[in-house]
Amino acid sequence: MRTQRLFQLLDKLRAAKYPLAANALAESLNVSERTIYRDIKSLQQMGAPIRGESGLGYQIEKGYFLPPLHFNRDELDALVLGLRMLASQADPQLADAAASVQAKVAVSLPEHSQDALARTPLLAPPSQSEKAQSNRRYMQKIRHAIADRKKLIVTYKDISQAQTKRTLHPLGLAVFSDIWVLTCYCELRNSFRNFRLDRLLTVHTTEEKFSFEPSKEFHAFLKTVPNGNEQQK
Amino acid sequence: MRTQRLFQLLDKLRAAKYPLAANALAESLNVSERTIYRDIKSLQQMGAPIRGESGLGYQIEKGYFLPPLHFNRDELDALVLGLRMLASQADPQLADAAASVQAKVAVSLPEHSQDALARTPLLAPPSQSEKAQSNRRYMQKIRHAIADRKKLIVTYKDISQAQTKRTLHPLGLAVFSDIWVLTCYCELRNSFRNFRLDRLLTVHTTEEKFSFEPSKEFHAFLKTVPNGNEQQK
DNA sequence: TTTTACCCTGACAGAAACTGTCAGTAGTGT
DNA sequence: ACACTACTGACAGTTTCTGTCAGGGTAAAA
Repeated sequence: MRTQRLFQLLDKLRAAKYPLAANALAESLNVSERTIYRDIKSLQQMGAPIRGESGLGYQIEKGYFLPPLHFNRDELDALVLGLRMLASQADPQLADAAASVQAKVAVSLPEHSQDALARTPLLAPPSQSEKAQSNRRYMQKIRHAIADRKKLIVTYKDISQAQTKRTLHPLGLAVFSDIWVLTCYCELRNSFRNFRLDRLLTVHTTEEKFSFEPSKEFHAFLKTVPNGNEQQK
Repeated sequence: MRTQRLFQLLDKLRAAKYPLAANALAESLNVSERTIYRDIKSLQQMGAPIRGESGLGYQIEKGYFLPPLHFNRDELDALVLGLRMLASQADPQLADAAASVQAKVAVSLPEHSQDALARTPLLAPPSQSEKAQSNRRYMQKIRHAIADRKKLIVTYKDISQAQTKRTLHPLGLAVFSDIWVLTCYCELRNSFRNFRLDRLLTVHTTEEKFSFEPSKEFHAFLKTVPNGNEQQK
Protein backbone atom coordinates (compact mmCIF):
# COMPACT_ATOMS: atom_id res chain seq x y z
CA MET A 1 0.00 0.00 0.00
CA ARG A 2 2.53 2.50 1.15
CA THR A 3 5.07 1.01 -1.19
CA GLN A 4 2.77 1.72 -4.08
CA ARG A 5 2.39 5.28 -3.00
CA LEU A 6 6.15 5.72 -2.73
CA PHE A 7 6.46 4.68 -6.34
CA GLN A 8 3.65 6.97 -7.38
CA LEU A 9 5.40 9.77 -5.60
CA LEU A 10 8.59 9.03 -7.46
CA ASP A 11 6.68 8.96 -10.72
CA LYS A 12 5.06 12.29 -10.06
CA LEU A 13 8.33 13.90 -9.16
CA ARG A 14 10.03 12.49 -12.22
CA ALA A 15 7.28 13.61 -14.52
CA ALA A 16 7.08 17.11 -13.12
CA LYS A 17 8.89 19.91 -14.81
CA TYR A 18 8.58 22.31 -11.93
CA PRO A 19 8.96 21.74 -8.21
CA LEU A 20 5.92 20.15 -6.61
CA ALA A 21 4.73 21.36 -3.22
CA ALA A 22 3.81 18.89 -0.52
CA ASN A 23 0.21 20.04 -0.40
CA ALA A 24 -0.22 19.43 -4.12
CA LEU A 25 1.27 15.96 -3.80
CA ALA A 26 -0.89 15.29 -0.77
CA GLU A 27 -4.00 16.13 -2.67
CA SER A 28 -3.16 14.13 -5.74
CA LEU A 29 -2.29 11.07 -3.68
CA ASN A 30 -5.17 11.51 -1.28
CA VAL A 31 -3.14 11.61 1.87
CA SER A 32 -2.24 14.34 4.32
CA GLU A 33 0.75 16.60 3.96
CA ARG A 34 2.30 15.02 6.98
CA THR A 35 2.32 11.71 5.20
CA ILE A 36 4.00 13.24 2.19
CA TYR A 37 6.77 14.56 4.38
CA ARG A 38 7.22 11.15 5.87
CA ASP A 39 7.20 9.49 2.45
CA ILE A 40 9.73 11.89 1.06
CA LYS A 41 11.97 11.20 3.98
CA SER A 42 11.69 7.47 3.40
CA LEU A 43 12.58 7.85 -0.24
CA GLN A 44 15.54 10.02 0.60
CA GLN A 45 16.73 7.46 3.13
CA MET A 46 16.47 4.84 0.45
CA GLY A 47 18.77 6.90 -1.71
CA ALA A 48 16.45 8.88 -3.95
CA PRO A 49 17.98 12.23 -4.89
CA ILE A 50 15.04 14.38 -3.89
CA ARG A 51 15.59 17.86 -2.61
CA GLY A 52 13.03 20.08 -0.99
CA GLU A 53 13.30 23.84 -0.92
CA SER A 54 11.34 26.08 1.34
CA GLY A 55 8.87 28.19 -0.55
CA LEU A 56 9.24 26.04 -3.66
CA GLY A 57 8.54 22.36 -3.33
CA TYR A 58 10.23 19.09 -4.19
CA GLN A 59 12.32 18.15 -7.16
CA ILE A 60 14.09 14.96 -8.09
CA GLU A 61 17.33 14.74 -9.94
CA LYS A 62 16.40 13.75 -13.42
CA GLY A 63 17.37 10.47 -14.86
CA TYR A 64 16.97 8.70 -11.56
CA PHE A 65 16.02 5.05 -11.93
CA LEU A 66 14.63 5.05 -15.39
CA PRO A 67 13.49 2.22 -17.55
CA PRO A 68 15.00 2.22 -20.99
CA LEU A 69 12.25 2.87 -23.46
CA HIS A 70 13.13 3.32 -27.07
CA PHE A 71 10.66 4.64 -29.57
CA ASN A 72 11.28 5.45 -33.18
CA ARG A 73 9.86 8.51 -34.84
CA ASP A 74 6.65 6.87 -35.98
CA GLU A 75 6.05 5.49 -32.54
CA LEU A 76 6.55 8.86 -30.95
CA ASP A 77 4.20 10.39 -33.47
CA ALA A 78 1.61 7.74 -32.79
CA LEU A 79 1.90 8.20 -29.07
CA VAL A 80 1.66 11.95 -29.09
CA LEU A 81 -1.04 12.30 -31.69
CA GLY A 82 -3.04 9.48 -30.15
CA LEU A 83 -2.98 11.16 -26.78
CA ARG A 84 -3.84 14.51 -28.30
CA MET A 85 -6.76 13.08 -30.24
CA LEU A 86 -8.01 11.54 -27.07
CA ALA A 87 -7.53 14.70 -25.07
CA SER A 88 -9.36 16.72 -27.69
CA GLN A 89 -12.55 14.80 -27.02
CA ALA A 90 -12.37 13.15 -23.63
CA ASP A 91 -13.50 14.31 -20.22
CA PRO A 92 -11.05 16.49 -18.28
CA GLN A 93 -9.88 13.72 -16.02
CA LEU A 94 -8.98 11.49 -18.94
CA ALA A 95 -7.35 14.40 -20.71
CA ASP A 96 -5.19 15.01 -17.66
CA ALA A 97 -4.30 11.36 -17.60
CA ALA A 98 -3.19 11.67 -21.22
CA ALA A 99 -0.92 14.56 -20.34
CA SER A 100 0.47 12.59 -17.46
CA VAL A 101 1.20 9.59 -19.67
CA GLN A 102 3.09 11.80 -22.04
CA ALA A 103 5.09 13.30 -19.18
CA LYS A 104 5.96 9.91 -17.80
CA VAL A 105 7.03 8.54 -21.13
CA ALA A 106 8.96 11.70 -21.88
CA VAL A 107 11.21 11.40 -18.87
CA SER A 108 12.12 7.84 -19.73
CA LEU A 109 13.35 8.92 -23.12
CA PRO A 110 16.74 10.09 -24.26
CA GLU A 111 16.94 13.85 -24.16
CA HIS A 112 16.80 14.54 -27.85
CA SER A 113 13.59 12.57 -28.10
CA GLN A 114 12.06 14.56 -25.28
CA ASP A 115 12.07 17.71 -27.32
CA ALA A 116 10.69 15.87 -30.29
CA LEU A 117 7.73 14.80 -28.20
CA ALA A 118 6.50 18.25 -27.29
CA ARG A 119 7.26 19.67 -30.70
CA THR A 120 5.53 17.01 -32.73
CA PRO A 121 3.80 18.93 -35.51
CA LEU A 122 0.73 16.76 -35.28
CA LEU A 123 -2.13 18.42 -33.48
CA ALA A 124 -5.66 17.64 -32.40
CA PRO A 125 -7.15 20.87 -31.12
CA PRO A 126 -9.63 20.43 -28.29
CA SER A 127 -13.11 20.43 -29.67
CA GLN A 128 -15.59 22.79 -28.07
CA SER A 129 -18.49 21.97 -30.33
CA GLU A 130 -21.84 21.31 -28.77
CA LYS A 131 -21.61 17.65 -29.62
CA ALA A 132 -18.18 17.36 -28.07
CA GLN A 133 -19.40 19.06 -24.92
CA SER A 134 -22.33 16.72 -24.56
CA ASN A 135 -20.08 13.73 -25.19
CA ARG A 136 -17.88 14.87 -22.35
CA ARG A 137 -20.73 15.61 -20.01
CA TYR A 138 -21.16 12.14 -18.48
CA MET A 139 -18.03 10.52 -19.83
CA GLN A 140 -16.16 10.35 -16.58
CA LYS A 141 -19.13 9.03 -14.66
CA ILE A 142 -19.63 6.38 -17.29
CA ARG A 143 -16.01 5.33 -17.45
CA HIS A 144 -15.98 4.83 -13.74
CA ALA A 145 -19.21 2.91 -13.76
CA ILE A 146 -17.77 0.59 -16.41
CA ALA A 147 -14.63 0.05 -14.42
CA ASP A 148 -16.43 -0.44 -11.13
CA ARG A 149 -19.19 -2.52 -12.68
CA LYS A 150 -21.87 -0.34 -11.15
CA LYS A 151 -25.34 -0.23 -12.61
CA LEU A 152 -26.47 2.97 -14.24
CA ILE A 153 -29.88 4.53 -14.49
CA VAL A 154 -30.09 6.73 -17.58
CA THR A 155 -32.67 8.67 -19.48
CA TYR A 156 -32.10 8.69 -23.18
CA LYS A 157 -33.56 10.52 -26.11
CA ASP A 158 -33.69 8.21 -29.10
CA ILE A 159 -33.73 9.12 -32.75
CA SER A 160 -37.48 9.67 -32.72
CA GLN A 161 -36.99 12.07 -29.80
CA ALA A 162 -38.77 9.67 -27.45
CA GLN A 163 -37.37 9.62 -23.95
CA THR A 164 -36.80 6.37 -22.14
CA LYS A 165 -35.43 5.56 -18.71
CA ARG A 166 -33.51 2.36 -18.14
CA THR A 167 -31.34 0.45 -15.73
CA LEU A 168 -28.17 -0.70 -17.46
CA HIS A 169 -25.00 -2.68 -17.03
CA PRO A 170 -22.38 -0.42 -18.60
CA LEU A 171 -19.87 -2.55 -20.49
CA GLY A 172 -17.75 -0.42 -22.79
CA LEU A 173 -17.35 2.70 -24.88
CA ALA A 174 -16.63 2.96 -28.57
CA VAL A 175 -15.53 6.05 -30.45
CA PHE A 176 -16.48 6.65 -34.08
CA SER A 177 -14.55 9.81 -34.86
CA ASP A 178 -16.74 12.27 -32.95
CA ILE A 179 -19.53 9.98 -31.86
CA TRP A 180 -19.17 8.13 -28.61
CA VAL A 181 -21.31 5.10 -27.99
CA LEU A 182 -21.91 3.38 -24.70
CA THR A 183 -22.56 -0.34 -24.92
CA CYS A 184 -24.74 -1.76 -22.19
CA TYR A 185 -26.64 -4.79 -21.21
CA CYS A 186 -30.20 -3.67 -20.65
CA GLU A 187 -31.96 -5.34 -17.73
CA LEU A 188 -35.40 -4.51 -18.99
CA ARG A 189 -35.02 -5.79 -22.53
CA ASN A 190 -32.57 -8.54 -21.63
CA SER A 191 -30.28 -7.67 -24.47
CA PHE A 192 -27.38 -5.45 -25.49
CA ARG A 193 -28.14 -1.83 -26.26
CA ASN A 194 -26.04 1.05 -27.49
CA PHE A 195 -26.46 4.67 -26.49
CA ARG A 196 -24.87 7.75 -27.97
CA LEU A 197 -23.33 9.83 -25.25
CA ASP A 198 -24.64 13.03 -26.76
CA ARG A 199 -28.19 11.74 -26.49
CA LEU A 200 -28.06 10.93 -22.80
CA LEU A 201 -30.20 13.30 -20.80
CA THR A 202 -29.37 12.13 -17.29
CA VAL A 203 -27.03 9.53 -15.89
CA HIS A 204 -27.20 8.26 -12.37
CA THR A 205 -24.64 5.88 -10.91
CA THR A 206 -26.12 3.41 -8.47
CA GLU A 207 -24.15 1.65 -5.77
CA GLU A 208 -25.44 -1.67 -6.98
CA LYS A 209 -22.90 -3.81 -8.78
CA PHE A 210 -23.80 -6.17 -11.57
CA SER A 211 -22.40 -9.65 -11.42
CA PHE A 212 -20.33 -11.46 -13.99
CA GLU A 213 -22.31 -13.41 -16.56
CA PRO A 214 -20.31 -14.39 -19.63
CA SER A 215 -23.22 -14.00 -22.00
CA LYS A 216 -23.86 -10.46 -20.77
CA GLU A 217 -20.31 -9.17 -20.97
CA PHE A 218 -18.61 -6.85 -23.41
CA HIS A 219 -16.73 -9.59 -25.22
CA ALA A 220 -20.01 -11.40 -25.79
CA PHE A 221 -21.40 -8.26 -27.37
CA LEU A 222 -18.33 -7.87 -29.57
CA LYS A 223 -18.83 -11.32 -30.96
CA THR A 224 -22.25 -10.27 -32.21
CA VAL A 225 -20.67 -7.50 -34.25
CA PRO A 226 -19.64 -8.78 -37.67
CA ASN A 227 -16.63 -6.52 -38.20
CA GLY A 228 -14.43 -7.92 -35.45
CA ASN A 229 -13.93 -4.61 -33.72
CA GLU A 230 -11.46 -5.89 -31.23
CA GLN A 231 -8.49 -3.63 -31.77
CA GLN A 232 -5.17 -5.30 -32.40
CA LYS A 233 -4.18 -8.07 -30.00
CA MET B 1 9.75 -0.86 6.76
CA ARG B 2 8.29 -3.38 4.41
CA THR B 3 9.41 -1.33 1.46
CA GLN B 4 12.96 -1.60 2.73
CA ARG B 5 12.67 -5.32 2.95
CA LEU B 6 11.30 -5.61 -0.56
CA PHE B 7 14.41 -3.92 -1.86
CA GLN B 8 16.66 -6.12 0.23
CA LEU B 9 14.86 -9.12 -1.14
CA LEU B 10 15.42 -7.90 -4.65
CA ASP B 11 19.08 -7.36 -3.89
CA LYS B 12 19.55 -10.83 -2.47
CA LEU B 13 17.90 -12.41 -5.47
CA ARG B 14 19.99 -10.40 -7.86
CA ALA B 15 23.18 -11.23 -6.05
CA ALA B 16 22.50 -14.95 -5.81
CA LYS B 17 23.91 -17.31 -8.38
CA TYR B 18 21.75 -20.22 -7.38
CA PRO B 19 18.06 -20.31 -6.52
CA LEU B 20 17.26 -19.15 -3.02
CA ALA B 21 14.66 -20.98 -0.96
CA ALA B 22 12.04 -19.12 0.97
CA ASN B 23 13.26 -20.41 4.31
CA ALA B 24 16.78 -19.19 3.66
CA LEU B 25 15.46 -15.75 2.68
CA ALA B 26 13.22 -15.74 5.74
CA GLU B 27 16.12 -16.38 8.01
CA SER B 28 18.42 -13.82 6.49
CA LEU B 29 15.75 -11.14 6.60
CA ASN B 30 14.47 -12.15 10.03
CA VAL B 31 10.90 -12.72 9.03
CA SER B 32 8.74 -15.78 8.63
CA GLU B 33 8.49 -17.79 5.47
CA ARG B 34 4.92 -16.69 5.07
CA THR B 35 6.08 -13.12 4.87
CA ILE B 36 8.59 -14.02 2.21
CA TYR B 37 5.87 -15.57 0.11
CA ARG B 38 3.82 -12.44 0.48
CA ASP B 39 6.75 -10.22 -0.37
CA ILE B 40 7.61 -12.22 -3.45
CA LYS B 41 4.07 -11.94 -4.61
CA SER B 42 4.11 -8.18 -4.13
CA LEU B 43 7.31 -7.86 -6.12
CA GLN B 44 5.91 -9.97 -8.91
CA GLN B 45 2.79 -7.85 -9.03
CA MET B 46 5.00 -4.83 -9.33
CA GLY B 47 6.58 -6.36 -12.38
CA ALA B 48 9.68 -8.06 -11.04
CA PRO B 49 10.51 -11.14 -13.13
CA ILE B 50 10.90 -13.57 -10.25
CA ARG B 51 10.08 -17.21 -10.72
CA GLY B 52 9.72 -19.80 -8.02
CA GLU B 53 10.18 -23.49 -8.67
CA SER B 54 9.01 -26.26 -6.44
CA GLY B 55 11.91 -28.06 -4.82
CA LEU B 56 14.37 -25.38 -5.90
CA GLY B 57 13.73 -21.84 -4.75
CA TYR B 58 13.48 -18.38 -6.24
CA GLN B 59 15.44 -16.82 -9.04
CA ILE B 60 15.22 -13.45 -10.68
CA GLU B 61 15.82 -12.77 -14.32
CA LYS B 62 19.17 -11.11 -14.52
CA GLY B 63 19.51 -7.60 -15.75
CA TYR B 64 16.43 -6.54 -13.87
CA PHE B 65 16.88 -3.33 -12.00
CA LEU B 66 13.74 -1.63 -10.91
CA PRO B 67 10.01 -1.72 -11.29
CA PRO B 68 9.75 0.84 -14.05
CA LEU B 69 6.72 2.80 -15.18
CA HIS B 70 3.56 3.02 -13.21
CA PHE B 71 0.31 4.03 -14.81
CA ASN B 72 -2.96 4.28 -12.98
CA ARG B 73 -6.21 3.18 -14.47
CA ASP B 74 -7.02 6.50 -16.07
CA GLU B 75 -3.59 6.71 -17.59
CA LEU B 76 -3.83 3.25 -19.04
CA ASP B 77 -7.24 4.10 -20.42
CA ALA B 78 -5.92 7.27 -21.97
CA LEU B 79 -2.98 5.51 -23.51
CA VAL B 80 -4.94 2.65 -24.98
CA LEU B 81 -7.90 4.63 -26.21
CA GLY B 82 -5.66 7.35 -27.60
CA LEU B 83 -3.69 4.84 -29.60
CA ARG B 84 -6.85 3.15 -30.78
CA MET B 85 -8.40 6.40 -31.88
CA LEU B 86 -5.28 7.17 -33.78
CA ALA B 87 -5.11 3.73 -35.33
CA SER B 88 -8.73 3.98 -36.43
CA GLN B 89 -7.92 6.88 -38.70
CA ALA B 90 -4.23 6.92 -39.47
CA ASP B 91 -2.23 5.39 -42.28
CA PRO B 92 -1.18 1.76 -41.82
CA GLN B 93 2.36 2.59 -40.88
CA LEU B 94 1.27 4.91 -38.10
CA ALA B 95 -1.33 2.40 -36.97
CA ASP B 96 1.38 -0.23 -36.70
CA ALA B 97 3.50 2.17 -34.74
CA ALA B 98 0.60 2.64 -32.35
CA ALA B 99 0.37 -1.11 -31.79
CA SER B 100 4.07 -1.24 -31.24
CA VAL B 101 3.96 1.53 -28.65
CA GLN B 102 1.34 -0.36 -26.77
CA ALA B 103 3.41 -3.50 -26.87
CA LYS B 104 6.50 -1.74 -25.62
CA VAL B 105 4.69 -0.07 -22.81
CA ALA B 106 2.98 -3.31 -21.91
CA VAL B 107 6.18 -5.19 -21.29
CA SER B 108 7.46 -2.53 -18.93
CA LEU B 109 4.34 -2.77 -16.84
CA PRO B 110 3.47 -4.82 -13.79
CA GLU B 111 1.73 -8.05 -14.58
CA HIS B 112 -1.78 -7.15 -13.64
CA SER B 113 -1.68 -4.01 -15.73
CA GLN B 114 -0.69 -5.93 -18.82
CA ASP B 115 -4.02 -7.69 -18.97
CA ALA B 116 -5.82 -4.46 -18.27
CA LEU B 117 -4.21 -2.95 -21.34
CA ALA B 118 -5.53 -5.39 -23.88
CA ARG B 119 -8.92 -5.72 -22.20
CA THR B 120 -9.66 -2.04 -21.90
CA PRO B 121 -13.34 -1.76 -22.79
CA LEU B 122 -12.76 1.44 -24.72
CA LEU B 123 -12.73 0.96 -28.46
CA ALA B 124 -12.26 2.98 -31.58
CA PRO B 125 -13.18 0.75 -34.50
CA PRO B 126 -11.18 1.37 -37.65
CA SER B 127 -13.10 3.64 -39.96
CA GLN B 128 -13.54 2.47 -43.52
CA SER B 129 -15.64 5.39 -44.66
CA GLU B 130 -14.77 7.09 -47.91
CA LYS B 131 -13.56 10.14 -46.09
CA ALA B 132 -11.35 8.08 -43.81
CA GLN B 133 -9.87 6.28 -46.80
CA SER B 134 -9.03 9.47 -48.57
CA ASN B 135 -7.53 10.90 -45.40
CA ARG B 136 -5.26 7.91 -45.19
CA ARG B 137 -4.32 7.97 -48.83
CA TYR B 138 -1.41 10.38 -48.64
CA MET B 139 -1.00 10.55 -44.92
CA GLN B 140 2.20 8.61 -44.70
CA LYS B 141 3.81 10.50 -47.55
CA ILE B 142 2.87 13.76 -45.92
CA ARG B 143 4.07 12.82 -42.47
CA HIS B 144 7.44 11.91 -43.88
CA ALA B 145 7.66 15.07 -45.89
CA ILE B 146 6.96 17.10 -42.75
CA ALA B 147 9.57 15.23 -40.80
CA ASP B 148 12.17 15.38 -43.56
CA ARG B 149 11.33 18.96 -44.49
CA LYS B 150 10.87 18.06 -48.12
CA LYS B 151 8.83 20.25 -50.42
CA LEU B 152 5.60 18.84 -51.75
CA ILE B 153 3.81 19.42 -55.01
CA VAL B 154 0.10 18.87 -54.62
CA THR B 155 -3.05 19.30 -56.62
CA TYR B 156 -6.03 20.27 -54.53
CA LYS B 157 -9.71 20.58 -55.06
CA ASP B 158 -11.04 23.48 -53.07
CA ILE B 159 -14.56 24.06 -51.82
CA SER B 160 -15.62 25.54 -55.14
CA GLN B 161 -14.33 22.39 -56.85
CA ALA B 162 -11.56 24.37 -58.51
CA GLN B 163 -8.30 22.48 -58.89
CA THR B 164 -5.01 24.12 -58.08
CA LYS B 165 -1.46 22.88 -58.16
CA ARG B 166 1.08 24.26 -55.71
CA THR B 167 4.55 23.82 -54.30
CA LEU B 168 4.40 23.71 -50.51
CA HIS B 169 6.48 23.55 -47.38
CA PRO B 170 4.60 20.97 -45.30
CA LEU B 171 4.66 22.05 -41.65
CA GLY B 172 2.15 20.09 -39.63
CA LEU B 173 -1.08 18.15 -39.46
CA ALA B 174 -4.13 18.85 -37.35
CA VAL B 175 -7.01 16.51 -36.68
CA PHE B 176 -10.53 17.75 -36.09
CA SER B 177 -12.36 14.54 -35.22
CA ASP B 178 -12.52 13.06 -38.73
CA ILE B 179 -11.08 15.91 -40.74
CA TRP B 180 -7.34 16.05 -41.22
CA VAL B 181 -5.77 19.32 -42.22
CA LEU B 182 -2.30 19.86 -43.57
CA THR B 183 -0.73 23.20 -42.73
CA CYS B 184 1.77 24.47 -45.24
CA TYR B 185 3.71 27.49 -46.20
CA CYS B 186 2.83 28.22 -49.79
CA GLU B 187 5.72 29.40 -51.93
CA LEU B 188 3.49 30.93 -54.53
CA ARG B 189 1.28 32.98 -52.24
CA ASN B 190 3.95 33.60 -49.65
CA SER B 191 1.63 32.73 -46.81
CA PHE B 192 0.31 29.87 -44.73
CA ARG B 193 -2.35 27.66 -46.28
CA ASN B 194 -4.37 24.73 -44.99
CA PHE B 195 -5.47 21.75 -47.01
CA ARG B 196 -7.91 19.03 -46.11
CA LEU B 197 -6.35 15.65 -46.73
CA ASP B 198 -9.53 14.31 -48.25
CA ARG B 199 -9.44 17.03 -50.91
CA LEU B 200 -5.93 16.32 -52.12
CA LEU B 201 -5.93 14.86 -55.60
CA THR B 202 -2.24 14.16 -56.00
CA VAL B 203 0.77 14.51 -53.78
CA HIS B 204 4.31 14.38 -55.00
CA THR B 205 7.30 14.47 -52.69
CA THR B 206 10.25 16.33 -54.12
CA GLU B 207 13.82 15.77 -53.06
CA GLU B 208 14.23 19.47 -52.46
CA LYS B 209 14.39 20.50 -48.85
CA PHE B 210 13.06 23.78 -47.58
CA SER B 211 15.27 25.77 -45.28
CA PHE B 212 14.53 27.04 -41.82
CA GLU B 213 12.94 30.47 -41.67
CA PRO B 214 11.34 31.30 -38.34
CA SER B 215 8.52 33.29 -39.86
CA LYS B 216 7.59 30.39 -42.12
CA GLU B 217 7.56 27.66 -39.53
CA PHE B 218 4.74 25.80 -37.84
CA HIS B 219 5.06 27.61 -34.56
CA ALA B 220 4.77 30.91 -36.41
CA PHE B 221 1.55 29.69 -37.95
CA LEU B 222 0.22 28.58 -34.59
CA LYS B 223 0.70 32.05 -33.20
CA THR B 224 -1.63 33.38 -35.86
CA VAL B 225 -4.38 31.10 -34.60
CA PRO B 226 -6.25 32.80 -31.78
CA ASN B 227 -7.28 29.68 -29.86
CA GLY B 228 -3.86 28.64 -28.61
CA ASN B 229 -3.92 25.17 -30.08
CA GLU B 230 -0.78 23.96 -28.50
CA GLN B 231 -1.88 20.77 -26.80
CA GLN B 232 -1.25 19.91 -23.15
CA LYS B 233 0.58 22.08 -20.71
C1' DT C 1 5.81 -45.51 -4.87
C1' DT C 2 7.26 -42.96 -1.21
C1' DT C 3 9.99 -39.37 0.49
C1' DT C 4 11.99 -34.96 0.37
C1' DA C 5 12.19 -30.27 -0.48
C1' DC C 6 10.12 -26.92 -1.88
C1' DC C 7 6.22 -23.43 -3.60
C1' DC C 8 1.81 -21.50 -2.46
C1' DT C 9 -2.74 -20.18 -0.19
C1' DG C 10 -6.43 -19.00 3.27
C1' DA C 11 -7.81 -17.63 7.89
C1' DC C 12 -7.19 -15.12 12.02
C1' DA C 13 -5.61 -12.61 16.06
C1' DG C 14 -2.01 -9.88 17.93
C1' DA C 15 1.74 -6.73 16.82
C1' DA C 16 3.57 -3.16 14.37
C1' DA C 17 3.38 0.38 11.17
C1' DC C 18 1.06 4.03 9.25
C1' DT C 19 -1.92 8.11 9.29
C1' DG C 20 -4.20 12.49 10.33
C1' DT C 21 -4.43 16.24 13.40
C1' DC C 22 -2.50 19.77 15.87
C1' DA C 23 1.00 22.75 17.26
C1' DG C 24 5.12 24.81 16.37
C1' DT C 25 10.03 26.03 14.11
C1' DA C 26 12.59 27.66 10.27
C1' DG C 27 13.96 29.01 5.52
C1' DT C 28 13.13 31.95 1.22
C1' DG C 29 11.39 35.30 -1.77
C1' DT C 30 8.16 39.58 -2.40
C1' DA D 1 5.92 42.05 7.39
C1' DC D 2 3.80 38.62 4.73
C1' DA D 3 2.96 34.55 2.12
C1' DC D 4 4.35 30.24 1.20
C1' DT D 5 6.78 26.32 2.00
C1' DA D 6 9.75 22.64 4.20
C1' DC D 7 10.06 20.30 8.22
C1' DT D 8 9.49 17.96 13.18
C1' DG D 9 7.33 15.92 17.43
C1' DA D 10 3.53 13.87 19.91
C1' DC D 11 -0.45 11.07 20.20
C1' DA D 12 -4.55 8.35 19.37
C1' DG D 13 -7.05 5.82 16.01
C1' DT D 14 -6.84 2.96 12.09
C1' DT D 15 -4.92 0.01 8.82
C1' DT D 16 -1.63 -3.01 7.46
C1' DC D 17 1.53 -6.45 8.33
C1' DT D 18 3.11 -10.72 10.55
C1' DG D 19 3.46 -15.19 12.43
C1' DT D 20 1.13 -19.30 13.24
C1' DC D 21 -1.44 -23.06 11.86
C1' DA D 22 -3.35 -25.98 8.55
C1' DG D 23 -3.70 -27.24 4.51
C1' DG D 24 -2.82 -28.27 -1.10
C1' DG D 25 0.44 -28.55 -4.95
C1' DT D 26 4.70 -30.04 -7.93
C1' DA D 27 8.99 -32.07 -9.32
C1' DA D 28 12.72 -34.80 -8.64
C1' DA D 29 15.33 -38.03 -5.91
C1' DA D 30 15.25 -42.43 -3.35
